[in-house]
Amino acid sequence: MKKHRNRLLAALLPADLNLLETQLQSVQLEKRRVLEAPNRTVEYVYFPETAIASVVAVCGRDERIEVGLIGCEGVSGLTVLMGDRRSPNSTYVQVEGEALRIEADALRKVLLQNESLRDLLLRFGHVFTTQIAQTAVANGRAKLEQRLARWILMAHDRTVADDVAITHEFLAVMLGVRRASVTVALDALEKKGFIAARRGSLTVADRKAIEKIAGHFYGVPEAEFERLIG
Amino acid sequence: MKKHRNRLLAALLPADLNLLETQLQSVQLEKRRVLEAPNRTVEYVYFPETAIASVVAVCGRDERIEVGLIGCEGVSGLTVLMGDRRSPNSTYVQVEGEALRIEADALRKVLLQNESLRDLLLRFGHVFTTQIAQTAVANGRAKLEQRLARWILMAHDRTVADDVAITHEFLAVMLGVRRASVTVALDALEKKGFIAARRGSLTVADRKAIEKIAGHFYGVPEAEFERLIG
DNA sequence: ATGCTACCGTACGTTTCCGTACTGAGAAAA
DNA sequence: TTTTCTCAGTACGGAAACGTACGGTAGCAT
Repeated sequence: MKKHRNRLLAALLPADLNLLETQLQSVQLEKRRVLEAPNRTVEYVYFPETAIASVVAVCGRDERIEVGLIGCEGVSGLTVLMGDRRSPNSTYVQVEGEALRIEADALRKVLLQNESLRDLLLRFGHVFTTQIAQTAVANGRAKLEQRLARWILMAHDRTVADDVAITHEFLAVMLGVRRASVTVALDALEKKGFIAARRGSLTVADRKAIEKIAGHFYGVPEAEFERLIG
Repeated sequence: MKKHRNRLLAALLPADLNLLETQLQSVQLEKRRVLEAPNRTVEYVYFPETAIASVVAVCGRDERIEVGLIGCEGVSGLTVLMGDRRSPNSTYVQVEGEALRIEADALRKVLLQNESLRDLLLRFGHVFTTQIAQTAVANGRAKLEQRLARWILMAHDRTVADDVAITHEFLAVMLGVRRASVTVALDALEKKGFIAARRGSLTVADRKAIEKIAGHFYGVPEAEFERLIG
């Protein structure tokens, strides 16, 4: 029973963790792998260790935007926790890495027996809902540079090194803006020396400065996490 | 034991409803009454009958935007269901009317005993999270006229008559835009004959047409509601 | 009846971001 | 090596919404 990198698993009581661990399976998640498709039954629930997944809300066929990031601090498939097995959102891997997964049915059975695990996951559900709500605020009121800063910070929180492997194209889809707008905004951050950009990835160079740009659009769900789980 | 207008209460099994009803208290909610303040303990959980409440996400001191509407289809205070007693969001009455309320502690006790009630509320939690996520999409990708149409439809779903009592000023705060922008957009809808506007309120005249304007930015959480609760 | 206040209509220059599109550079495949 | 593809930088006209502000009207209060 090694120490898990995933903070939810790490927060479990040893007894609860044992109950889960017999069912948990370690998997390597490659980039763009779909963990949940819109309105499809969720098969597995993933606890990322080093991977990061995006939760993307979809309208009709075309309109889509990222509403949340899930990394080592969380878990996918909250719909299972809410007594359902599907959601209109899409979830896929944004940054490749390791995760532990459990079958949705198995998780549901464990949850029935285990109140403290259920409570922990519900608290995370609250945190994640807060993240979605704050994304709605940022989308409605923040400038692109601030939203970009917010995304970089959230990704940075969930990565091991200061490195985030992402293309402008993908960032544009996540933020719901043009690819060209992302290029311009990232350039601005790089010229100020806050990040270093390479083809297909960026490195956080001055986190404090990026936090200053994001302002209060970053930090609310993070504070909720610390209060309820951390 | 009269039939409740609130659709969650109406969906309860008689036994479950009885358990709740001894604790439920009918209240008249005046405009702008605060049901939940940011990061303050929730005292009561409200099941609106004719009232409508706005859930507003707050960043720092100034930046705020509505992330959800709660009317006769739902319940406030989901944070209580998630095992917490507070949230960074603010909830207040947008359209005055009646509601039934229960003390947060009392609800929590009832939830412990009553699995089917808990399951129902959890399913509503899923629906409401979907609503927040779709708000994030609309804020990021829709034009103001579409967002306005979406808001009108959601309010219309929750009102008795076709009438919604709201000022441009308040709508502007909800949508996170200028008051003047709301005026212009509402004027456009009125000139097309889709709504009738008076000082401090508006009436839905051609719902189908408004749905067409909102497009796929309206309807996703509503479909989830029908699937899981309706 | 008069004044006050809240609410609505309108205007104008400005900012942000869009749509589109062309070019070059890095990395992988042939 | 040469080709091919993906990714990033740049440009330009245009749309949407902003900040600000001024004037008008409905309804309430005195």
